[in-house]
Formats: sequence, structure tokens, C-alpha cells
Amino acid sequence: MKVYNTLRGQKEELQTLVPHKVSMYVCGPTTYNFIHLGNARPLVVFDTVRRYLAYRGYEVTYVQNFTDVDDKIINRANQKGEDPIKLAERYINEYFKDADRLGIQRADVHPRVSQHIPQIIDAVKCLIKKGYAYEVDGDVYYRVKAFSDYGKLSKRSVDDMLAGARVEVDDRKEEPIDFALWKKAKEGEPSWESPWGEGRPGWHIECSVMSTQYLGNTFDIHGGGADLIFPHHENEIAQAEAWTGQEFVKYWMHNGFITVNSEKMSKSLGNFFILRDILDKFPSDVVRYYLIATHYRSPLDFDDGKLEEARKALGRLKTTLTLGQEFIQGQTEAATETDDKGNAFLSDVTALQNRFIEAMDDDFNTAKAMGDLFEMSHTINSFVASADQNKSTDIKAVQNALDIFTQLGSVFAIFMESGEQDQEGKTTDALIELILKIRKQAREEKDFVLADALRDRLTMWEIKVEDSPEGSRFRYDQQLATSELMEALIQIRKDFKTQKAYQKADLLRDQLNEIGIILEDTREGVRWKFAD
RNA sequence: GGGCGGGUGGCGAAGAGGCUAACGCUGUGGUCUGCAAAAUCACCAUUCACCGGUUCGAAUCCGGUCUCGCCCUCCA
Repeated sequence: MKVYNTLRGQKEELQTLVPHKVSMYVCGPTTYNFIHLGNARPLVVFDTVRRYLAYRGYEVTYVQNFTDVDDKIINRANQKGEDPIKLAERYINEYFKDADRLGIQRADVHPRVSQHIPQIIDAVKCLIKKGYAYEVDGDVYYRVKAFSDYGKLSKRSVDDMLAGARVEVDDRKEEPIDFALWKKAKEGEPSWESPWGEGRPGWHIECSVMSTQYLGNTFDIHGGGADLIFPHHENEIAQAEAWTGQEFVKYWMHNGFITVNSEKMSKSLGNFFILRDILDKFPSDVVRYYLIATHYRSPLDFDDGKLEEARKALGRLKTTLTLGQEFIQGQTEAATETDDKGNAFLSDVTALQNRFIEAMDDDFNTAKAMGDLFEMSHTINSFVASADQNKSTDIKAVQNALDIFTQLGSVFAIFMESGEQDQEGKTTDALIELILKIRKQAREEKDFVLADALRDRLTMWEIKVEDSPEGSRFRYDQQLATSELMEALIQIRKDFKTQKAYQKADLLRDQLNEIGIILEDTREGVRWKFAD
């Protein structure tokens, strides 16, 4: 298995510290706002890495931090007149809501800066003692020149950086590139007691301290966005390796950016999209598919059309699932063995599974692996189309193939169940069923004008209707409002009445009653309400 | 200015020396269907920014040119 290591700029064979175990740390968000789509990319990317490693038999220990002490949090809290730690806490909770919706597995540990102050102080003390840091008037700075490997991750030289001089000049620092480990307390900021007086940690020290605390002085994988390479990750190395004297991280992984019109999506440019707004418009597995259909190190351009395309593509994979499950459904007896035809089919499926694994083993090539999944989809579809539902060996073959297909899909978490349907969802489904029932009758009566009109109306609500000899099936992705469907139904009933088909109109009213909806005819029109 | 990574069909996106340049979207035609949809089958890049070179052989390696993005400052 190969992983691209930013540290050496090449793909390397993954050799973990402990065989069959992987320890990984991913930089989490600074929680002062809802996360945006750009923040979601590393979440999904590294969640996928984690899931795949587990699929390959690794036991993964996963740590992701929260930066809950930071300038931005403080600024925002002061604006709102709120306690900074409380504000950060609030957004941590919001973060979990979004991450859960996206199907991100919780980390084994989610450490927060505010809960690791003593350990951070110890680390700073150690760095001072070893000559890697110095105190100036309540502030503590890292002495970059003391760490000879500085720049090894971001591949820049200290001399170049000093020459660059885009760094803010501060006379109290020995060198402009020295960075803060501990900041002296200012008015209105959260602060803690330390040997250098009241203050708070600098940004970079937290990750060095918390990652090594939970994963050891050396651990396997450290992930994050490419913009963290410098200075954040470079500084993490400088801090951790200086005080432990050991290699900090074996493999550094960095994801590329999401762009909008080829410009980086970022808070400072203001061209960002809040994740939950997107999740309100598109199902989370579609968003996951979109984020993973491109290799994690490549830039990824965003617009609504991309998600629409993702929805269609993913729909194709899900159709295979539906088709396959329908084929199996109701068949109690599946053979224990498959016949020659089934074996040939299954060996095709297995070959594609191996290609999937090969692709993922090559630095998590999700784009390639996704292609293999589509080919598997074709293979299964065509077998199902030609298979005999009365042959138990065929049933068995489809079952085995679907097992493989869903297992690979679960590595990407793209076959998410819609979850617990709420009351409104159930009513929605019942209403659609009702419309289909009316349509079925119309078709039996060869009233195709009505049948097509009904389908058109459903299509208008973006509900897809598919007829098959077994009956009609419907699918829809977006959350539908009951009120919209009711409008359609009321219109249908009105049409019945216009045609003087009163029996049908009355029947429809009774059927709505059964679902728990009461119609009231008034002079102005028709009103409806839920029965209690 | 320095560092890093790109430029592949109408669009998105794999491929990193040699099988027909994956896969998805879009489009076209056939099967199926009351008509559709879904499914299915077939077709859609003689060519991989450009110019040279290495090689029996290059989209893939080397040199140059053009061009785009990112980092060098808080940012995933």
C-alpha cells in the first residue's frame, strides 16, 4: 500500500510503527462559525482514508482536535459579548451536527486546546530548557534557527524566508520568523496562569502537544489541508522533534483545495459555501460522492452543477442496489452454491473488487476506484437482467455480488440509508403512493391522458416514476413538503369533479382520510389539515 | 521573486514508457415500454497546451515555451 508523503514529495510504501495498526491525527477546525464546504473536504477525505485502512484490516486510532482558543474566536466572542470558550463550545456542537450528517465517523479522541493547558505549558518549559525557545516580556517564542531541520516539510530554507521579509517585524523577537508558543494575556481574552505570567498558547503548539499525548512521540499519519503545510505543520515538526528528539510523523498527507471559478474557496475571499446549506439541498452521500470522485490531492472546482452531476452518477450506482435487492426479494431459498454461469459472473465481480483495492492501495485513488465501482454496477445489472428469479443459484450469485458491491460502497459511505424517516416523510411517501394508485387505475382503464398527466405532475416535483411489470416505483432525492403534494392532489380531485367523476373524487377523499388528512370543501376552495 | 502542483473529448476526471486513452455527465441510435422512465446494447478524443529531443515505441521520460492554480500572511 502506497501513500504520498509530503515530507519527501513522493509515494511511499506504508509501513506502520506497529503492524496492522495505524495512528493518525488530523487538524480539526477552529470553531468560531459553521463549517464550509472547504472544511468538509479533509473531513471526508480522511474519513475515507480511515474507512479504507479499516477495510484493509488495520486497527486505526484517529485523533482530531478542536482549536477552541484563538484570535478569531476571541474577536467574534467580543463582538457578541459572549464568553470565547462558550462560543467555541457552541460551534463544536454545531460541527458535530454537520459531521454526523455527512457520515463522518467520530474520532477516538477529540481533544481541545482549553483542556490541555498544563501539558502545553510543560512543553513550552521543556523547549525553553533545551534552548529552542525564549521568553520576552511574558511572550514565549520558538527559536527557529536552533532547529536545523526547519523547512524540511514545506521545502524552504530559513535564509530565503528571512530574505523574503514578508513577516511582521517585531523587535522583541530574535528573528522575524520566530513564532509564538505562548502569548501574554491581553484585556478581554481568556488566559491561564503560567511561569511567564497570565497568557494563552500560540496556535501551533496545541497540535504537537495533543497529537503526541494521544498517539505517542512518533505516529504514523498526520493529515490536513495543503494550506497548513506552512507554517502550521512545519512548526509542529519543529516543536515536537525539538522536545522529544524523535521523528514526529512518518507520513504527512495533504488534501487539495476546493475552488470556486478556479479561485480558492476561503473565508478571507468570502466565496465560501456553508456546508449545512448544501446539505439542505443535496443528500449527504451525494456530497460525499462529489468530494471523493476526484483524487484528494487535486484541486476540486465547485458549483451547483457539479453536485447535480454527482447526484445523477450516484443514482446509477444506487439503481444497481435497488435492482439487485428487488431480484433477491421474496426468494427465501438461495442455494448454497452457484452454478457455472454464476461463477463466471462472480469472478468478474471479484476481478473488479481487486481493481478497486489496487486503486485504493495506490495513494487512495478514489477516482479510479469509483470507476471500478461503475463497471461493477454494469456487470451486476446485466447479470440481473438475464438471470432467472426462479433459479436459486442465480439468487445466490446476485446475493454474493451485492455483498461485495455494498461493502465497497461502505468504504466510501455513499450508500447511506435515508435514516429514520420523520412523520412528514412518511406522509409524503403515503401521498405519492396514493397518486400512483390513482394512476394505476387510470392505466388499467386505458385513460393514458390522466396517467401521463399524473406522472408529469410528479415529475414536476422531481419525483421519478418507473413502471415495470411488477408495478410502479418512485424515487425522489429532495425533501418534499407535504403541502406541495397536497396541492397536486387537490387539483387532481378538482379535475375529477370537473369531469363529474364524483365516485373517484369521493374515493380520493376517503383515501386521504386513511392517511390522516382531512379535506374540507369550502366556498373558497379546498382546505386540508392533519387529523389529530 | 522563491517553492509546490497542474494543462487529457462538449463538460468532469483516471491513466505516468508498449493492450481498443478507464469511468461519470451530456448527446445519438437500437432493445424493452401504451408512451415514458429505469435497465440494456452500440456509437461519440488517430489524440493528451505548444515546440524540440531521448527511444524500436512517449499523453506518460528530458529540455524549452506558453498558460492556470496554490503556498511564502489567519485560512481545510
